[in-house]
Amino acid sequence: MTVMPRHSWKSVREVIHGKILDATFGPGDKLPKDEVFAEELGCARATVQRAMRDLADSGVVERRRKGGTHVSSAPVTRATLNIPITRHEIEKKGSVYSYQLIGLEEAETPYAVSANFELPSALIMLRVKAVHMADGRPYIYEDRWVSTQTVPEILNVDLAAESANEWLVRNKPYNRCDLRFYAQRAGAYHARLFECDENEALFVTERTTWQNRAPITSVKAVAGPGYQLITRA
Amino acid sequence: MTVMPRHSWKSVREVIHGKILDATFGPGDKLPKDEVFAEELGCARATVQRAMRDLADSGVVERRRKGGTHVSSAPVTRATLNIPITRHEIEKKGSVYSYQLIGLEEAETPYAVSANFELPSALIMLRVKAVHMADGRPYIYEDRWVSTQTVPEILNVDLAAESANEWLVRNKPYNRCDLRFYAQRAGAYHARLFECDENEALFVTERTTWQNRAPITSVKAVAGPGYQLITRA
DNA sequence: AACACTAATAAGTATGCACTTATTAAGTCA
DNA sequence: TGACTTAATAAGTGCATACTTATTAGTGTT
Repeated sequence: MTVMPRHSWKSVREVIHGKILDATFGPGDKLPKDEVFAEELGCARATVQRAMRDLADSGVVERRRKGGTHVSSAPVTRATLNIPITRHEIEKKGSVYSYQLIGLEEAETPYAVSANFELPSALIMLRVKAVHMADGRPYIYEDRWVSTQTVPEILNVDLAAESANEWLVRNKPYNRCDLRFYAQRAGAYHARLFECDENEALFVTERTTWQNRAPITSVKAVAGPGYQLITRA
Repeated sequence: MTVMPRHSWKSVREVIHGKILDATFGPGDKLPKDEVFAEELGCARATVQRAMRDLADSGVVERRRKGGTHVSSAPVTRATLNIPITRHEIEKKGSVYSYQLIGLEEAETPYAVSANFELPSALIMLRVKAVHMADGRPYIYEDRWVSTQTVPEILNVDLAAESANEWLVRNKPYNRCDLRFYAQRAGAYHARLFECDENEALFVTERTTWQNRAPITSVKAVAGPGYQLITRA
């Protein structure tokens, strides 16, 4: 079958992906080299390269120099998570966002936080506890540690008016970000905050960021009952 | 300051990213056009384009034709999740993997499953319940629905010997995948399975896949106590 | 002032070419 | 036989160039 003169790396990608979806090439199989596809489809090798890179990025194929291109034999589900600023998340749902500062102190980082930062020992950092609310009801509780060494300016910010999250986003871009998700029993404190049962299961996100090697912030964000994290790939 | 004759799109990316990290350009600012960077750094425009695309992909900048390139004003945390096959996840930890089929039946999809598939009405599908075990202890419980319309071959597979997960991965590649994460109270059933308290909070992953428009499978995977999903970006 | 048309613009794409790099396979020597 | 060197290979990169496309800004018309 002669393939119609398709151009554009996207259509090339679809042609190749199609041959994988219809089992022309199965998991582990070696694909023809880029040059061959280029000739077959009547396009430049660079165009095939572009398409192949995209397939490799999404985990459909694996490429190795000299080794060639293979259909992934153990395809991992690869999804891109987009975690917006909490205010935007709430406003996008059509709810009114508000923010309440709960606690502010300088203290020594507990072991778990130092571990998140990969620090060998504890440091004095700024601890900020706050609640993000949707339509006046608690939506996410956050317990944040900010490095006053890396971000000394944070001490001059009025964190009752603006969330540390938003200030940092605007003023301290990060380089590296670790994420951790898990489930946690509500317990007495969160039960009272979210007005739920103590045994309710809550969704927790921990996010730790650096600029180069310097720790910026580590947040534990506890979402209210029913929270779901969703991706559409 | 004259930038040393750097080439390679990666170094170009680092130079530009550096100017964002050191606040030469702040959130919302417009960056010079690719051509300017190309001249300034002594490389081709295509190289700048490559670097810029990478920065755009990771959410650092936003690009629009004619509009130019801007530093993201509301940078979302963008992370890539890699969800491996459960067996690989367990073996990578150095544990011994085993698998136990618990239930197998054809039944009508409940509302939640039809909704995951975005189907207007219920369908008869194959329901497979199973446990993945690490060192003989339950690790993940999965409740899976497989479309016998899209994947009729599944009916001839010995699902006691091989997990539906692995068979599907090898035999039915997917096009689209929706993911959903949340926390759930263990309840009596899971408590007995995982030998934990009924009120333990468990981490749940729901994954639904299609090939083109045709539904393939929808799984609800309940992880044992202490499970964490981690990304390092 | 509101609307549509047009021109300018900057990113995006496609291509040919030359060169680089990682990796594997073959060949050579101890 | 095994360890080392060398050559072949296929993906990856960089560049010059030409062309396409989405979008904005300006122009003019009603």
